Amino acid sequence: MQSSTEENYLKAIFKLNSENKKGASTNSIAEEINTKASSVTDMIKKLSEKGLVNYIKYQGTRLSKEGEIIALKVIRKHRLWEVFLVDKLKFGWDEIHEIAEQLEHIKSPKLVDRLDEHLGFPKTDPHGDPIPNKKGELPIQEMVTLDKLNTGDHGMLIGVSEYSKDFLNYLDGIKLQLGSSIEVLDFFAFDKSLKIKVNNNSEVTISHKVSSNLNVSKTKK
Amino acid sequence: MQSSTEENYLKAIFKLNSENKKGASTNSIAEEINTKASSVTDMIKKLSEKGLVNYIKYQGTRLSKEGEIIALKVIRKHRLWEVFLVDKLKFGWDEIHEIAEQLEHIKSPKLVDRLDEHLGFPKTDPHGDPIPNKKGELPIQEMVTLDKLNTGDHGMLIGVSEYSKDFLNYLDGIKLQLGSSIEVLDFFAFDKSLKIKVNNNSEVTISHKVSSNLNVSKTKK
DNA sequence: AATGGTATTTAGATTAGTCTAAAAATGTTT
DNA sequence: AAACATTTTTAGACTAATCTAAATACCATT
Repeated sequence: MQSSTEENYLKAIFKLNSENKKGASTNSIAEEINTKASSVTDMIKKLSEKGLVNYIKYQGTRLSKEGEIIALKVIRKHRLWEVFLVDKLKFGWDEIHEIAEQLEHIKSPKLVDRLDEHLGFPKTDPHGDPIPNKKGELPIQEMVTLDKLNTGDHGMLIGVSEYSKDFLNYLDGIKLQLGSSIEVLDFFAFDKSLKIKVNNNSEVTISHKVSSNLNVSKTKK
Repeated sequence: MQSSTEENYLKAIFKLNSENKKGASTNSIAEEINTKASSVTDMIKKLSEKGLVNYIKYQGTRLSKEGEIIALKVIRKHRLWEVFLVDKLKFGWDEIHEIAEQLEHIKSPKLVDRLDEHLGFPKTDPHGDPIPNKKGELPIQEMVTLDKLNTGDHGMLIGVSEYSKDFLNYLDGIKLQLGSSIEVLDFFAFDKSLKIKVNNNSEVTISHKVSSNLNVSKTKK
């Protein structure tokens, strides 16, 4: 049985792993969890001995299968409690995070499942994030490369297939980050370039080379 | 802000104080909380410095006004969550204690009050224990001295007004303890003595001197 | 008033998690 | 490839809460 602290580390590593595909760096974990890098090193060693993460000195951390299951269970609890707070107790979606941070560590498998049932087996939390199922499986997001979208389509950036520094710097330059919203404004057939609007804000034209390396999920608007 | 551990100590001391009227002994607290006397001494010192208990070496511990308010707030949360688990999540009354032990430490005043509202402002928990109100006030138990009951009445011993060793030894001898059930079987007018049944078990006759020093709450059966 | 027994406290060690400061490894730039 | 900067790890110390074992205080009895 793991402590709340350990659970928080697993959750943070899960988040960084899914954003990054690379192992989570010690510093990034420290920042995520609001602690110091030295504390992270200690805890990672402990989690590694328990088999919950794969860790090699100086090379970052990835969750093991077992660690991922635990992380997803905590996330499941967090999101179910958020639904409870909003649906049943009429909290605003902006007030619930801190409380759910506490509730997510309550230990009782039966409680989680009863809560799930009581809430009518919700699929997403009040922020629209998907709720992992009983077994700790997260419904896979529909993911396509940006060049597959049509003019007028909307999407959200959820990943990239190319990790060169040049490419990532370029994305940075046009304000494209994971989670950014994208609207396809125009398609130019002669070179397959796209004109897009980023974060309902700036307009840029990107080449096919770029659009084919951006993974997005389609969104409604 | 106090830790969960501190809250557990306050809760235990509250319980012992109300059972006993005397200061809670170090050993009794240790037993209540499943720890060692030496740990209790340490924690009591800390709580004493914080002004949450009144403590004099070798003389036991009583909650201060402030400590009592905190204890009652924790008890309020515990009992409200118990109602939630039984009423909303359909748990049996025997499964809820451990889970409520965890939930009672969640920090969020707003959450407690919303929960109270959601549950329809219940007066008692699933075990029949009264729920303290918002301000941390426990509805006072109806308390009468045993000699005020009539033949056929039932009650539970909740306190004594006389603390001599002789008296307490006597009560012990007839198996009367705090919490014992009492049924009044007969009243003898000539000396005001009572024949009672203790714990649905043994029958004894007690003098008016005794019955007038026993505080009971009336019960249904 | 001395004795023995129980309750309580003290002293010192332990564990989980954290921190600061220094050392070591890695990466980047010229 | 050397020098510098950054990241990561190590070393050692701190806090909260706990424990064991020893010392002390209290209480009841003779």
